[in-house]
Amino acid sequence: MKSDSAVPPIDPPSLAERIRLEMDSFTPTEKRAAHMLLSHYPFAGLDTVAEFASRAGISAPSVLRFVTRLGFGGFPEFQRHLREELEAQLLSPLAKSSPSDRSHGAPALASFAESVIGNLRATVENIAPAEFEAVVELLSDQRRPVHFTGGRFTGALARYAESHLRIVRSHVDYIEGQPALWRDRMIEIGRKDVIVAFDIRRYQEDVTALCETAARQGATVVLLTDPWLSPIARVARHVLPAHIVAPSNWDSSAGLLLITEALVAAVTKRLWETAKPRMEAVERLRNEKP
Amino acid sequence: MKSDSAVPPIDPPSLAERIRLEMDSFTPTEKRAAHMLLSHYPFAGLDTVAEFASRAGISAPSVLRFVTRLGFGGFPEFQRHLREELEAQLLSPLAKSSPSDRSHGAPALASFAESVIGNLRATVENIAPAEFEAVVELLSDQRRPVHFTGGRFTGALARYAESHLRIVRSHVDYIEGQPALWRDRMIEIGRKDVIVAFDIRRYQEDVTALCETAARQGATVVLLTDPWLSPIARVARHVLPAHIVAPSNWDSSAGLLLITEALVAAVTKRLWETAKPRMEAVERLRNEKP
DNA sequence: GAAAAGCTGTACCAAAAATTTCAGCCAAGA
DNA sequence: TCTTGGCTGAAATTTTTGGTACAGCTTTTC
Repeated sequence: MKSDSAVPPIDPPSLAERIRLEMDSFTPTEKRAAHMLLSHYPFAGLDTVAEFASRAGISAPSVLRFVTRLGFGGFPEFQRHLREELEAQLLSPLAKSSPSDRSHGAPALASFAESVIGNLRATVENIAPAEFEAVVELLSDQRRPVHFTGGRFTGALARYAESHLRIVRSHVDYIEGQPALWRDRMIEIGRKDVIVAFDIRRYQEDVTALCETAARQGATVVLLTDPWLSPIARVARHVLPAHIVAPSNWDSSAGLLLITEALVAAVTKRLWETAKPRMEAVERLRNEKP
Repeated sequence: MKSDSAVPPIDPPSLAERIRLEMDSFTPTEKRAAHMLLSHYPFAGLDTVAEFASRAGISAPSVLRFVTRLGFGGFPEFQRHLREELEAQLLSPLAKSSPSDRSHGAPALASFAESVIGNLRATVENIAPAEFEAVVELLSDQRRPVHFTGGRFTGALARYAESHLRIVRSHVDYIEGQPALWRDRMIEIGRKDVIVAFDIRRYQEDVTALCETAARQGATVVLLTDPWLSPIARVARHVLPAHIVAPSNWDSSAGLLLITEALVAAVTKRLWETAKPRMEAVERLRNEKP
């Protein structure tokens, strides 16, 4: 769950713009500073005061007076502003696109979808191939029991993963997050076991406790989380982070689902020799029921 | 004009790329630093060491060791590299997100993701805005109890929807698909009730039966399904189809999740006046627990 | 199961950065 | 020409930051 209501919708006037407007009211050295900054905006401002001063051919104090004049409390504050402006500008192509550009499709749905797609792309970018492969390898080892778990929202994803993987291979189950429900199961968890935990912000203490306990007993922990990393990361062997920010009061789990499905697909492929007969057998059993 | 041989063809091996490749050779805390940096690349690295360390949840010395390990002489040198890389990238808009750049990330993951993204786009295209809006309207009516249900795989999505919506409003629950579990609950289902069913191919008879029974008693049925439409569509008031084909032995539910999250977001927004205090109350209750 | 190797954080120190002080300088006005 | 007001930069000062040594702990190895 994220914080409350609206986000600032208006584009704040860029600092560069303001500088151009106030240019004539500057003193000569201030103008040199301003031109220097504008000519390599905003990178010229990201160095140190001394560097900035020397490039502009003026003294450090003059640079300080310049940024003070612009209304900043000091040079670090000025730099922070530049960074934030730059970051916002760089990320905007995703966020800004299509508030109302597609005429069909529900507008709310369409813009939400664009945002989610951005998350998926970012998620893929930030996952190390080796990490992903290692997890596939781990889940493909049929001698190692696999246990899925998750928090109040992400628990559903853990269930989703479990419901697929349990058909592909054996020794797959789902563990409820509440300590009362897993405490006694822990005696069975050991070095061979693999815990796959889903946990995103508003990290849940009980899930963390479960993983810590399991890790202490030698289990291998795999964590699917957000970019800020659940505390479980401390005990996790492998971490797969997904971007989750969406134009909603809630976080989006689409990235986690993507990773989950990709993992399941990869494991299924790797275990195909044994998975195929298994899946056929499951199908047969289901049809026998009536 | 000649061919493109004159253009600098070499992709400067971005630092991010190097980090992804070496990821598995990192120590646990180094991995946290790496993930932190990659998730907000490169802005996360432009702050001070202390800031970086605290955001990554590690100590300052670990950050220093991390950048040393990457081959930099010190933190300032590391920052300078980031700035230069950023500047270079920003000055050549074409270099941004080139196709060759996309190819890294886990290959299996990347191609899977592209496929899923295609599904999401197609899903949005094929949903009638009016239908989506009507469902939002329906779920926002607090006088109407809402029941979620789904099949063996999609049940997890129904649970996911339920876990969110139950915080936004009251009278929300989840019904298990097995007839034995819902038969007796059916006497309570009537004209005011709303059933939201998730069902994709290999359509499940029990879920269909549940919806038919509910519909017969006057309930309004909303169906999230695949483009081939579950038989439930015959009794459903509203149908929201999602594309599900993925390069896997399994279908992808990402489109269904997208619709689900968009619905939850829209309903939360519409009910914000009453949802906000509710969400705060839930949060308070959770924190009281210890 | 004990010893060794390696990893991580606390506490501390050194370095460098930002900021302030102050004296000189230049231009405008008497 | 002298004075005044405000810029400007060298140097001193203060604050912040990056870097290091060391001790505790975990993991690995024999």
